[in-house]
Amino acid sequence: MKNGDHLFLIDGSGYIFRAYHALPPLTRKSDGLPVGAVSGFCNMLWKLLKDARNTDVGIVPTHFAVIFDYSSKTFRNTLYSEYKANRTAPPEDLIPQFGLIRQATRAFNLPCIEKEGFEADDLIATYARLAVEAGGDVTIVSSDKDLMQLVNHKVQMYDGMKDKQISIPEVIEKWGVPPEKMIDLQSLTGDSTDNIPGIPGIGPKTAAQLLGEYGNLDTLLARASEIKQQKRRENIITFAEQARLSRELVTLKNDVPIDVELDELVLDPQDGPKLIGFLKAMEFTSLTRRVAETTGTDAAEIEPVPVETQWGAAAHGPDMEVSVTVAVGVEVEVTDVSPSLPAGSGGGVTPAELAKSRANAAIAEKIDTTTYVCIRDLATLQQWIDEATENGIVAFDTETNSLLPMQAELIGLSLALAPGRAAYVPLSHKSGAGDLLGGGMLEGQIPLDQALAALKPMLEDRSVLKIAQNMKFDWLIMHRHGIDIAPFDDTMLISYALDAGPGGHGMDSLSERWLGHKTIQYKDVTGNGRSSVTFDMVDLERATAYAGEDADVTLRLWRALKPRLAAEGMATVYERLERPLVEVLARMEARGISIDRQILSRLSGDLAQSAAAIEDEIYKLAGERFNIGSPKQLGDILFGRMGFPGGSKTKTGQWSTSAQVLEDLAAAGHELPRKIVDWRQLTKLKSTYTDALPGFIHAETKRVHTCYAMAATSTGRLSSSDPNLQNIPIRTTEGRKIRTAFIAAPGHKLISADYSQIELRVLAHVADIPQLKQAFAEDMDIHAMTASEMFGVPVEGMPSEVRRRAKAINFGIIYGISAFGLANQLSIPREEAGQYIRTYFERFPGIRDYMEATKAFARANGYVETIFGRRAHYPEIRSSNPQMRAFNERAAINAPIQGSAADIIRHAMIRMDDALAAAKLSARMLLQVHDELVFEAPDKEVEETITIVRHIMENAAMPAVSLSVPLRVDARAAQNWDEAH
DNA sequence: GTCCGACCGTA
DNA sequence: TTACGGTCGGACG
Repeated sequence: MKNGDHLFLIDGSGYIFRAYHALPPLTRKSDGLPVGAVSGFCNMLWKLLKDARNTDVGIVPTHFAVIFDYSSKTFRNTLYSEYKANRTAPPEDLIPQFGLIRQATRAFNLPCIEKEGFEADDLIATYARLAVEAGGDVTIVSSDKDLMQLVNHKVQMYDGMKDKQISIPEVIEKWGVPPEKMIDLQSLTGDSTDNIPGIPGIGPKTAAQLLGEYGNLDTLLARASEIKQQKRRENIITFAEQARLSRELVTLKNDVPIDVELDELVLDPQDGPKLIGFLKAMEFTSLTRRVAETTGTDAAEIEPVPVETQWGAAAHGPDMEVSVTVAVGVEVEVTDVSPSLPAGSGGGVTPAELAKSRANAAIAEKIDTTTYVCIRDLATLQQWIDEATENGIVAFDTETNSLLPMQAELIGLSLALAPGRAAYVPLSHKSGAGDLLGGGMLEGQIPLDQALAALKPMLEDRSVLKIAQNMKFDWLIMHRHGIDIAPFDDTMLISYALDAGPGGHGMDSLSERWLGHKTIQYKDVTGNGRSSVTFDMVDLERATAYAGEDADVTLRLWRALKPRLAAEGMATVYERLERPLVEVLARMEARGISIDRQILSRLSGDLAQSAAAIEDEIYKLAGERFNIGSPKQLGDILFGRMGFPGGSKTKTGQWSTSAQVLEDLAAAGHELPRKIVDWRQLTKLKSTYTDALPGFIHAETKRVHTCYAMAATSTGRLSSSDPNLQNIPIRTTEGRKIRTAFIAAPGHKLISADYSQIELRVLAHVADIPQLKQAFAEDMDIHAMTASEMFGVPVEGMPSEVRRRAKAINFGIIYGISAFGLANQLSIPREEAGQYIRTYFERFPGIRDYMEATKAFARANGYVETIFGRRAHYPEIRSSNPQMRAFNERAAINAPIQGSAADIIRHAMIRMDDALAAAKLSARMLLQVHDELVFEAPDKEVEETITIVRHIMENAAMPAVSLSVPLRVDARAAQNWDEAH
C-alpha cells in the first residue's frame, strides 16, 4: 500500500443488523429462506464496486475488505463480565443470514476478515491504522458511532444505507465533540445497547459540554469537585471508576495481531460467473441481471452455486450456537427426524424439508396422558426448572378458574421438557368436596410464593425459550404475579401466521390436525353445566393428565409448526407482527379503562322509561301484547295478522323483520314499524351496553379490562370481547351517550387517534390508482372526489345524496363489490347499481385490474397477501358452488386491504410503548378499535403525546413498506371518549 | 343446559 | 358488497 491508495473497510456485522431492521423483509421464493439483509448487503457492495468512480462515495478503492465479529465473547468480557450482557438473541430469520453474508463477500471476490476474541471494530481500527501508516486513505463503511473515534483527516466513514459521508465536521455536528474525543464522550454517556455503564444522568449533550469545558475525561474526573450542579458532581465523583472502565471498553484496539496482511487486500476484478452463481442461488433476479450486463456474462449459462446456510431450529439464548448447518440449493438426504431437542445437529435439510419431516414425526408419535408427573415439593420443581434452563426450551401452561385473564386465579401450571415428558404443579387446589364449607387448601402443594420465586428466574431467562398456546393469557396471569415471561413462542400465533383462514387456532383443533390426537376436553375434567366445578376442585390425577397434556401438546405443536415459518416465508410476519404484540396487548388489557358507573346507570333508567313508553304504543297499534323482541312473533303479527305488504323471508322461512324491512314500511307511512325500530334501538343499547358494561368493572382495579383475540379473524384484525369495546355505539346521538361513560382518570385525558380513510389509502397504494393517490396526496374529500369523477358533478356545492352514493361505492369496492349488494345498500334497482359499477370501473380501470388480479392470485395460490406478507387462505375459492365461490372472491379482494390496514396499526402499536418511553411520556395505550387507538395521558402531556402518537401511526408502515400515499391521523383529547373521538 | 339464527353495534 | 361479538328467542335434548 502506498500514497494515494484507498482502503475500504466494510463493517459486515454492523451492516447485517442494520439492514435487517431497516430493509423490507425478503425471503427466497423457492423455500422461504430469509435473505433480506443479504440482499441489502449485495446491493450495497455492488453499488460500491461496479464503477468506483460513480459511487456515492466518489472515491476509487484500491484495497477492500469486509470485517466481521467472530463471536460474542471478546477480550472485553474479561474486562467487564456484563459487557453486552443485555443483548437478546438475534431474530430467527436473521440467523441464517450471518453465514450467507460471508459467502456473499467471497462471491464478490472480497476478503472476509474476522478474528477470535476481537470485535469487527478492533480489526477495523487496526487496518485503518496500518493503512494510514502506509500513506493510504481509509473509508469505513458503517454508521456505528463506536467507530467514529477513528475518523481523522485520512479516515472517513460512509453510511451505505443513508448514502452519507461522515468525516470530522459530521462527527462534531452530531456529537458536539471532534472524533478524538468520542472515546471520552462514550465513557461518560455509556451505552445501554452494549451495557456500558458510563455515568448516570449524563447524556451526549452534557458530556459534550463537560468535555468542552474540561478538555478530556481525566481532567474532568480530577476536577469533578468544581462542578456546580450538585447531583451531577456527586455522580461524577461516585462513578469515576465506572467511567474509566467504560473508557477501556469503548476504546478500540488498533494493534490486533492480523492474519491477513494489508497488501493482500488489494481489490481484485470481479469474477462475473462466480458472483452470478451465488446471486442465482439467492434468487436475486434483478441484481443477477445487472451484474450479468455489467460483467458481460450470460447469466442463463450459469448454474446456481450450492450455498451453505445455518438455519436454526429455534432462536433462543444470546449465542445461538444451536443451529443446523445445512446445504441449501442441492439435493440432500433428510437425516434428522430425531425427536430430541433441539432438533437437528448435522442432518442436511432445507427449511422446507425440516418442516416436512417434523410434521411427519409429530403425527407419528403417540401421546400417553398417564405418564405425566405431579410435582408436589419444591426440590422436584427445582429439578424440572434446572432441566428446563439447561434445555433452553420449555412448554408452559397455566391452569386457572376463569377464561378472563384479569380475574383468573392461578390454580396450577404445567411444564413440558420433551414430547411425553410433562409435569403438573398444583398450587391452589382445594380439598374436601364433601365439606359443607367447601374445604380448605389441599395438603401437599408447594406454597404459591415459593413456587413462583423458583420459576421466575427461568421464566425471565433470556436463554430459555418459553412456549405456550395463546401466550397472552399466560403472560398476563404471570404478569399479575410479578413475572414477565421472555423470550417466548406462541403456537397459536404460529398457526395463525401460517394458516389464517377458515378454521380456528385453538389447541384442540391444532392437536387433531397436526398431531392426530384428540385432547382431553376441559368439560370432561370439570364436569358440565350446573354440576361443573372450577379447576381447583379437580382431583390431582385428572388435573395432571389434563394440564400435562396441554404442555405436552403445545411443545409437540411447536416442533411441528415452527419450522414451517421459515419454510413458507412467514417468519417475518410472526416475528414482527404477531409475537411482539403479545406483550403490548397484555399490558393494555392489564391497564383497562375507567368507566363511570353512574352515567351508565342513569342511561339505563332513561332507556327503560323510553322503551316502556314505546312498548305501550306498540301494543295499542298492534292490538295485542306480544314479545316484541321475538322476531318470529313480530313477523307473524306484522305480515300475517296485520297484513303489511312487502314482507320478505329469511333463509329459514321466517318473515324477516330486519331494520331495513321495517324502515321501508315506515317510509311508506306505517306507524308501527317505526316504533319497533325505535324500541329495538333502545333495548339494544340497554341490554348490550348500559346494563352489561358495569358487570365488567373489576373489583380491585375499578376499571374495565377487555380481552383482545389475536388469532380470531381471517384478515389480521384483532377482535375484542368480555366486553367487546370495539362496537361501542357512535352513529346515533342516543348511542353516543354511552361513550361519555368512558372517562379518563383524574388529572388525565383520553386521547383518541384514528387513521383517516386508511383502507381506501391502502387500496390506492396496492391498486396504484393515480387519481386516488393524488387526491390523498392533496388531502381531498375522497368520496366527493369519487362522485365528481363518476358523475361529473363539481365538488363545490355537491348534493349530499350524490356524495353518499359515491361513499357507498367506495366501501363497496373495498368489500369486493356486487351489483346486488350495492343495490341493497343504496335501496336502488340492481340495474342502476350495475351501471354505477360499470361507470366506476371506466373511470378507475386500475381497480378492476387489481380486483381481477387478486382473484386470479387467490385461485392460483389458495390465499392472498397483505403488503406486509400476511396471508389469508381461501381454499373454497375454487368451489363449484357459484355463491360460495363469489363469496370467497369478495373476501379475497377485501382481505389484503383490511389486512394491510390491520398490519399497519399493529406496527404502530408495537412501536408505541417504546416511542412514548423515549419521549419520557407516561401516556398509556388503552384500546384499539381497528383504525383507532385510545390513550390515557396526564393533562400536561397531552400535546406532546399527540405529536408522538401521530408520528408513530403515520409512519407505521415504514421501513418495511413505503406507501405511495400518505397516512393521516386525526387525534383529539377530552375527558371522555365521546368528546375525544 | 346448549346450540343456532336473527338481529344489530363497530370498523 | 368485508371483518367481528353480544343478546335474545326458540328449538333441541
